[in-house]
Amino acid sequence: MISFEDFILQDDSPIYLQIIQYVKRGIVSGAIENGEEMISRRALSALLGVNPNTIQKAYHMLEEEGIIYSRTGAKSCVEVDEAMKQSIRRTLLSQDTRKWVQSMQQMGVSMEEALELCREVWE
Amino acid sequence: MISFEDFILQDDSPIYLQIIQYVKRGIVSGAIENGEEMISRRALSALLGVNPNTIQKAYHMLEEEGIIYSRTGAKSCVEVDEAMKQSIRRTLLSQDTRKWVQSMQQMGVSMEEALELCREVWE
DNA sequence: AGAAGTGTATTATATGATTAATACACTTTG
DNA sequence: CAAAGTGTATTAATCATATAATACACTTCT
Repeated sequence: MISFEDFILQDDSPIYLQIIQYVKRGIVSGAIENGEEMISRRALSALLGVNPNTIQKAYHMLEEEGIIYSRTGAKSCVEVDEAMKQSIRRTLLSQDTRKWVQSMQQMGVSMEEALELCREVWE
Repeated sequence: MISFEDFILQDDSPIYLQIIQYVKRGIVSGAIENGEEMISRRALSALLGVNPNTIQKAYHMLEEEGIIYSRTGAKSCVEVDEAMKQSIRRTLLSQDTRKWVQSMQQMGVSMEEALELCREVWE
């Protein structure tokens, strides 16, 4: 079951988006596998100290995207084939990297300097 | 005068934060220099198609951070010494890079792969 | 079968971001 | 000097986010 153990609320972006992002990144890394059970909405709500409706919003959107599957009364399950997984991976890697590169370029940082920064922070 | 020529509204983050970010990055890159005049709140409002109050919020926060200086009736001016410039630079470089690296690590991307991605996107 | 857990839905409230419409005091410009 | 431009302030309305309190139908487990 997906435990959200290493999930951290920190961003200033909406909580429901952070939850969606966490699941997607987990799928890309392989930490979250097809068929796996999601932690229940109420349990995650209690774990994160967040309103159940906020969790529901995140889960609902994940279902709309075809990433999880829900039926009344039972726990929701992850449902991603290899194509979906690769699609998410391509999208996230591209989006995040473009954003960072754009930031660096706008600050006049050279590519070499950016690469060095990356190595320093990687740890 | 700071013209906001290459400013683009795209993020889903608050507009006033995007404006602050634009100015800070401009200062770091050297595109925006000490003493330079800001475009007026009303003019920028018209240029971006955004409410004057939103611009005022951004400018007001920039003033609170000690980055610009305003007096009633006259245009606001950039007021940053070398120490402030370096401080902003350190903060932004570190924040942005940490965020990106964390994203890559959560997706299980290796450092070499991340560096290669950076090179590809850099163009 | 019965209890506990789970997905789903509804209504209400609060806060932040944004827009809208003015108003006033001050500076710059013609 | 007068007009235009500029910073600042106020009040009201809308929308997204998040919280709160319930309620109901279904599944799982004992």
